[in-house]
Amino acid sequence: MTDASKRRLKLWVRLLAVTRAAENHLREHLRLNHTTTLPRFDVMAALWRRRDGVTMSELSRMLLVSNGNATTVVDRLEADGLVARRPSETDRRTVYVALTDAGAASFEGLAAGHEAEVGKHFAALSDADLDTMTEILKRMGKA
Amino acid sequence: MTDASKRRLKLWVRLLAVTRAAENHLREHLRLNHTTTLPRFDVMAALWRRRDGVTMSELSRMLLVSNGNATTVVDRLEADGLVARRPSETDRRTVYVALTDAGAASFEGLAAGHEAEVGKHFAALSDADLDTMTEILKRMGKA
DNA sequence: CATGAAACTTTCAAGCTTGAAATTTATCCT
DNA sequence: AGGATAAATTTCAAGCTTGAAAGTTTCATG
Repeated sequence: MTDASKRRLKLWVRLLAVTRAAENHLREHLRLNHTTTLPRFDVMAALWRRRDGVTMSELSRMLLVSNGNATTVVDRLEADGLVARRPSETDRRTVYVALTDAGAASFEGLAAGHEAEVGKHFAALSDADLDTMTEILKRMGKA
Repeated sequence: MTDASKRRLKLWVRLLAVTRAAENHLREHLRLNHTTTLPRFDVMAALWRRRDGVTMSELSRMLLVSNGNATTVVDRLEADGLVARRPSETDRRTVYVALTDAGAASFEGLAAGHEAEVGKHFAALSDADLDTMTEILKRMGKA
């Protein structure tokens, strides 16, 4: 294997470690302070960005998870009254899902704390680091 | 919330997206070409780096997963003859786990392809990007 | 040395996740 | 129009993951 390939592998291992550590940190915060989980938060955050609702397929593409996964997380959130499904009027295959008022209120109660925890976890990064990372991640994202 | 906090949040969202995309890519490769999974690969990779074996606790710390998780993945790998547990001789609480010969052979068959897929996924990164990212991730890792 | 605190692993229930199969509906093409 | 093809969602089994609890063993310290 080439040296370049080995360096990419090392970078990947490090990237995974940083991401896992941050996820563990954020999961802990949600559990202790809000009695909820990361997957539930992720779904609610996606629906917060698209307040009019998204189809189940859009949702799973946004989160990069399988359709089946989106179904079950939405099932549980729906049972708790935080999101609601609504059938499309033009295409009877598709289903829209959106935050309920209760769901929006609940997310508002979560968002600031979550943002603060992210800030805390990545406090070591300077403004310049943020720019650099963002630029590089954009390029990675196209892969 | 401050602007700096918002920028960190955006960076985190992007970091998560890149990591998830790469994981999906690598999972797909392992599934189609090797009939195995990412968690199994991760455990085997950790044991490959520490050929003499590690304790269950060390393993879960290396992978940033819970003890219970390490136990069940190791259970399955052990059932397949790829890893073996060995009780410590000096501390009867601790258990060492290591790759078997079959496990080492199996990992050797996986490693090159995995490295190649990582290289492929992150092909857009220049050498300079690799240096920069690595340096920044190091700083992130300390959080 | 006794005994309480800490460390190591496993077990368990609940939730998460995937990938494949099944169902239903829409679209495309002669 | 009719029939294949494709798209959207759900269901299901299997595996993954967490966090708490339980069972051992070791350590500290009184």
